[in-house]
Amino acid sequence: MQRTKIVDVINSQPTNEAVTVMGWVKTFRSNRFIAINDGSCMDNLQAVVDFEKWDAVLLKKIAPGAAIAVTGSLAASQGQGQAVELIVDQLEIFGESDPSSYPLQPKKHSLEFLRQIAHLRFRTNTFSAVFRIRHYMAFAIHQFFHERGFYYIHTPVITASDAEGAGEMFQVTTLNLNSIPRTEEGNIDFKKDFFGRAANLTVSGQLEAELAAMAFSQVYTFGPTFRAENSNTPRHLAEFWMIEPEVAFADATDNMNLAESMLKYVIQYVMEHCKSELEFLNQREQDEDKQKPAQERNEMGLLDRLRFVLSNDFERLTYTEAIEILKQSNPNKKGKFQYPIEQWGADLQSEHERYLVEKHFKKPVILSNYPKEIKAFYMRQNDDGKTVAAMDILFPGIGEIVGGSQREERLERLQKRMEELHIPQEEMYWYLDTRRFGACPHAGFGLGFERLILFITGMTNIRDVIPFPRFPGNAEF
RNA sequence: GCCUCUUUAGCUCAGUUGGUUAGAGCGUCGGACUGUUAAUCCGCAGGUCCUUGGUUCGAGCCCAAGAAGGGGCGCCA
Repeated sequence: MQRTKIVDVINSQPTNEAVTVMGWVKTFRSNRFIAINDGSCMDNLQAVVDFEKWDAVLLKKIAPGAAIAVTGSLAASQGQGQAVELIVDQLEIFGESDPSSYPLQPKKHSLEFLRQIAHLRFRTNTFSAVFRIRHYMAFAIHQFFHERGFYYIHTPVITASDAEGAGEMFQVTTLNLNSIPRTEEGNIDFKKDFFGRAANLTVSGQLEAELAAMAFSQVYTFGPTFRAENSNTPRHLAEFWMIEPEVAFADATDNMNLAESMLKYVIQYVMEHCKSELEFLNQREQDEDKQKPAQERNEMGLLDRLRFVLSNDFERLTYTEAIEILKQSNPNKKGKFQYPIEQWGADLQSEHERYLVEKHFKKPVILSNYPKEIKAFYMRQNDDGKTVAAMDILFPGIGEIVGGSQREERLERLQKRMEELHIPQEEMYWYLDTRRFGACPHAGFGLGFERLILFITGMTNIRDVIPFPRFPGNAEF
């Protein structure tokens, strides 16, 4: 079918040549003006029908949500809201949309309501903007790595390794759950299962990415990740997308530099390519803020926040320095923290991270060199014997957006740590082999894609930045 | 998983100390108007007050249990 996309029509000069546009009706005003959107941009095309020349029964079918095609000449608009409009000569209704049962009315809807009709919410301005930005962000990430000579590695979605230690896993099985085969001891007989052993959905592609990095030097993964945690927050999903670069011949500082430049690259890219989407979301947030008490409003608007992050270095400090700041902080002294900071070694709670990012530094913060007790087995042990070369990047309003580390490349140290944490080494022989054959300093991190979308779009619930969110008790659509 | 708030028309919400027939805006439907910008104006319709049980002469309102949704916390990206 031959059609011109609205994004191409809306910015062209009035040619008075015939064009055909296909899309979905947003509104039909005054029985004359059809606002049509085809998802190619924020803007609607205004199509003008002379209602006296058209059958009233046909015009009645131009209702919000209907799919239509209009053909006509492109003219300079007489109205104020748009430069050009299409004067309709031909009109075709592909699919009607009954106004009394179509849930999207030309009015403001709550995000909670739209979440329940996620199959239709793509058609709203807000979600149209969010998911177009999501696309550009994914594209920007690939471009960032490609430009720097990274290779995109597809790590497995199904894994038999349960030693990754990143959280509860979803089991993958073809066994008949109504009659599970048992061993003589009465345990489940996974030998009869599809893979001949217990299998799960991946919680991270990192370990496999490390294997690839030991050949290609620089690799990254970008794929779905699954966590069976019973997490009920606006920042967690059971199925989310994660970007995990892994770099050979790199240390903790290289790791931070890579993460910071990548985040800035993506923000910069979206600001360049999604101007109207960001302007819309910026305005939307401003309107929302007007309804809120002054205390809950954003100190800076969305666009200002993005510009601010681009033009400032992330604050880098060690865990130990952070503990000192928190110890001396007013909320700690006045007992305002639910979990008071008393001594070195405590895990930071989100109230502490929020204080550092939102109150103390007021910008993204990179925390490094955490106590080894609160971090994963594969992180490189520092010379002090107490800390590991971990780093977390914390963003205002969202918290942890990146978690990474320089990896422990020294075989003996790694094995000792695995022993201490009761991680089965036989199963992980392939991971340990990289430390046996040509081990080198290397580092990497995991970036939560949806959390970055939250920051860039100003949305506040992670369920609104993935098309079909998966979370405890919900796998609808 | 823990804490907390919410649930009233299609949507967003109001509903007084427990008292007759539960309201508004927007939307739908009908009509008017016709260069509008979530068009405007007039009118009609639309309710399992989340569910179940209880207290009471009487419950949208009080009590208990449950369900769904939001927010906070934990786990983390």
